[in-house]
Amino acid sequence: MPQAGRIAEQSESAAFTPRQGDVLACALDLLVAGGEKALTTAGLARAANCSKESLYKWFGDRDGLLAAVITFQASKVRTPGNDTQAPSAEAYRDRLETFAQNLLEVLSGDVSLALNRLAIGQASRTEAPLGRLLIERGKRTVNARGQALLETGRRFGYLAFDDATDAYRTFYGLIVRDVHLRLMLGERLDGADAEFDAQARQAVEKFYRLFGTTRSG
Amino acid sequence: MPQAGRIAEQSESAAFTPRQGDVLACALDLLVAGGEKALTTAGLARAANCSKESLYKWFGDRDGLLAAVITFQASKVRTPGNDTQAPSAEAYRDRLETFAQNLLEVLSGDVSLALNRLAIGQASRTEAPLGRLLIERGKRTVNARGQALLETGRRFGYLAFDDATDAYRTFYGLIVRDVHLRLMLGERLDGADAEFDAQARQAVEKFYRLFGTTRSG
DNA sequence: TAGATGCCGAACCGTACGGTACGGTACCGA
DNA sequence: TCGGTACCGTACCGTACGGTTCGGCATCTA
Repeated sequence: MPQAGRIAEQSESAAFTPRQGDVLACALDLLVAGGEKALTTAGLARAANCSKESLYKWFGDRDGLLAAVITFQASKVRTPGNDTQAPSAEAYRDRLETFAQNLLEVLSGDVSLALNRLAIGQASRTEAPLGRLLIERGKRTVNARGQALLETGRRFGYLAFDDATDAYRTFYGLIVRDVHLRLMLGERLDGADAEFDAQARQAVEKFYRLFGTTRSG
Repeated sequence: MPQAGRIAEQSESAAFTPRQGDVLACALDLLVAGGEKALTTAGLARAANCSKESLYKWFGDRDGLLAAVITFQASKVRTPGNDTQAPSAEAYRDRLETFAQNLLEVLSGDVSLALNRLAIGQASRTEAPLGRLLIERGKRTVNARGQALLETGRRFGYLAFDDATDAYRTFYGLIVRDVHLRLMLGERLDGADAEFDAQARQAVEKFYRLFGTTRSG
């Protein structure tokens, strides 16, 4: 019944049966291990012990399969609910540092790197529907969460800025710098770059110097 | 005589005949237009009015061709010499803004995007020699130039920092933020994001608040 | 027990591409 | 004038992959 295949449809109702989930997880493994070229229909069928016929029935064609992999992975991330309680200055700063550290951990994860590489590789042609999908499903939610976090800080007087989007972009830049690009190019992190907690602390420190108030301590 | 093909050798002596340069420029066009998949040996031979036999003689195999494209493009960038004259505070700040603007312009250029996409696509497998090459040939020189610029600022008392590399990374983060990634994913810049001069000014402004001295005005 | 459904596995087809071989041509030095 | 070199254009080969088809099996339902 899923049929799917059309990306627009998949972005709305994305329910996969357990069996399909297993296959998609397997596809993700292949993708992580060897990039897009390593994800062939025959290879996936062999690795997942399923038939190519089922792949085409479920996902339509190869592009549909790729889109399904992305939405499948995105469906596994849950965004924590917004909070209304007033955190202390220290607690709030901790929240920022945790967010920063999480961001670094996520971006440096194998799965994230593989999917970003996939979307970027497709971005050259065909108006880049996969890139859109990845932005929509993954990046947007993270950004929204970060932005909400900053707005919480402003509401309680710890931060001062006019445009939350702009402030968040600066925060992002301070945290990520060129680390994401270097990882995508295949570089391995070493030394201080690999210590995400320290990097997160320093990024928050700088961010406070730009947007912190006296109340923020 | 070129023969090449082995990437290691190419990264040392990269002299291309004019004819080879024409062909590589043509390859670059194909790459920009349609991504890696659009750069086929037959297609390049047709577009460049040369024979496949020549391609294989000159570049060894397709990977050698890709590497040659990267080194060819990198050979066209010239890094301005280091200066010893003391610039005024205003002039130095201008230099930083110009650097920032140039960085944004370069990163958003079609050629840069195409080559980065290419290297990232290859980064999944084979220890990513192309990614290394791109970092070595392109990124490194830009970084060195930026870092030298910051050290100039420190020498003349406009900036204060311990680690120049670290300071430069922060500068980079403030300038680029997530713009590069969004471009690579196929997004088009609009509104304020597309005004590189304003973005550059704001980035330098923030950077001065983090690393500027009283002398820097 | 009989038909239907869903799926596996394997064989198959068409095409596109990397890489090679070869005939033909223009130029260059002896 | 002649051999050599470099190159173009094309035809060719092998393979890998996307996509289709089909036979067979297992499970479910009447």
